[in-house]
Amino acid sequence: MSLKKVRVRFAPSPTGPLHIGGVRTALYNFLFARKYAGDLILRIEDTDSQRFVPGAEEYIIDSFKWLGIEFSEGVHVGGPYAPYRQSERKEVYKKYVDRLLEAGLAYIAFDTPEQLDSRRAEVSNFQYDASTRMQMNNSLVHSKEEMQSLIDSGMQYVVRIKIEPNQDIVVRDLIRGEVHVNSSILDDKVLYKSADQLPTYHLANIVDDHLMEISHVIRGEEWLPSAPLHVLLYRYFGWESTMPQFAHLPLLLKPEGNGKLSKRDGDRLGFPVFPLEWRDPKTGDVSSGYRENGYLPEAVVNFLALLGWNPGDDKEMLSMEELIALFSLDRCSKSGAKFDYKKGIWFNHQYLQLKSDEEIAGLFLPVLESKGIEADLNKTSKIVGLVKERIDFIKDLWDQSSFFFVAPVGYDEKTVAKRWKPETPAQLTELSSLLQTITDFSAHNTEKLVKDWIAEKDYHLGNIMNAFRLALVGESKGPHIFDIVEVLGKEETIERIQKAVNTIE
RNA sequence: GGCCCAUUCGUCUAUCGGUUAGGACGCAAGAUUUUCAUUCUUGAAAGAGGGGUUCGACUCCCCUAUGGGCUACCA
Repeated sequence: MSLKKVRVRFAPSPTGPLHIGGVRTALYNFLFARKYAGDLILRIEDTDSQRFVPGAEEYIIDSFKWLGIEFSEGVHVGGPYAPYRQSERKEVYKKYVDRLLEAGLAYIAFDTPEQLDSRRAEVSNFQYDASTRMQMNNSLVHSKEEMQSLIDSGMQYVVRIKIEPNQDIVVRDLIRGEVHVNSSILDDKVLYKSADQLPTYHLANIVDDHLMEISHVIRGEEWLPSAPLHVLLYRYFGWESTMPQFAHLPLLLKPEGNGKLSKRDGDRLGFPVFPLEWRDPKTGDVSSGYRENGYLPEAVVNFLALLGWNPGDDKEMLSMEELIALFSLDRCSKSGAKFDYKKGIWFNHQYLQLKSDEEIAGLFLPVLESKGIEADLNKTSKIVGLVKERIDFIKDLWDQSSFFFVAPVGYDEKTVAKRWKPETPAQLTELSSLLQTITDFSAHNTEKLVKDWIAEKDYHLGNIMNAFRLALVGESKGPHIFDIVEVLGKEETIERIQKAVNTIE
């Protein structure tokens, strides 16, 4: 490995919300940068003016903030290589395109998209390359004078790279080894578009990576097929000796079925594919996000990190710090990973258990408030402590603990049928009188009192306890019953018993 | 169609020529729990197929199959 300082970048296109696959790519870049005390740059590749979506850039920045992925340079933090937005670097690219043109490594082409389309329609497998370019409308077939008059007449044109056929191009990839490609299968890619007077990805990417002194290009596998073109561009510019090293990451696939993970999979199976909720400015469609669905950022990071990489041992719960220390490109897998969103839920459960009762209660309070319930932190923390191990998300808390805050309005029929015996009302009335006699409602105390009473009377333990639970909770669920009694307190407990006796037939 | 990449339990993966092929998610069973969960224990579950190379192949090579990606004046 070269001694060059590690400088990596994440370079999204602001065409919508950031896909979870992109998040993982950014995460790996971040881990790699931190591991080698290098820099991570956020560069916005907005060279497609057609697909630009307002708000997407802010969304991307907010997402990384939430996830704890920090950038040392970028659109939002500045840096010595600014600007970091490609639309603001037009002159830079123009200069380098001209350089290629002057060297005869690129040429001007007048063929319109329509003409190219019809050409593709009539010739199967048509490719704009060495075998066809002399039949097309470009600077290679026109004289200098013809070119001048064509350009003077205002004719639109693109700049295409001129690729020499039948050459072996080698891409050295840190994850995949050497990939050989014959240049004849490459086409003379457009480097500079006529439509918006902007470079294409390929040109802008190479120029910026070079200028920003990027040491490693860590990106998705979808770029592997164009990597040979990129290698060629470095060569054409004479930058081969400082060319970054490539690492193409495997893709994230649908949980079931075939293909790349998409937003629709999330909608269908009920999991988000975006870090944050996103509202499409045009259609108004809302896509759900991990944050709004109650996922903890550290759980998302841990989950994503293990999708395509592993530390080599059985450890799975890994903090960001541990991930940084352990990360390495050569432990990345080569094959695509189906998106195992159930494991993501498991991670969230694990990270939730790590939080204190107070912290979880703090997150739960707003939920309670939205239900019109005012609860103090102390009581809520105590309740959280009783039920937290059974939840995966904060939102599950209500389902597990609503009876602490609201007395049951109905009673589960199945449990009534099973546990409400003819003698139950009398027994529960007796129980309520018994509870009336004490003031210490600690779980320990009430449990001893009630159990002694049951033993003394030789009542059926199961029936009494389950009827008691039914009275307090309304159904057959919840934590240890005397813990519930403690939280509810004397007055509420007795009230609920009497209500059940009066209500259930 | 062409080109490139990949292929170990249902899923994420460990193994870097010699292992009873390990772990986790999910699933099932049992235990605990007077409830529902949790938790714990156990179980089922894998080297795509065919050729080589080798004393020996999940591991290296080739072919086939399958999956994925790319094939735009999108990134």
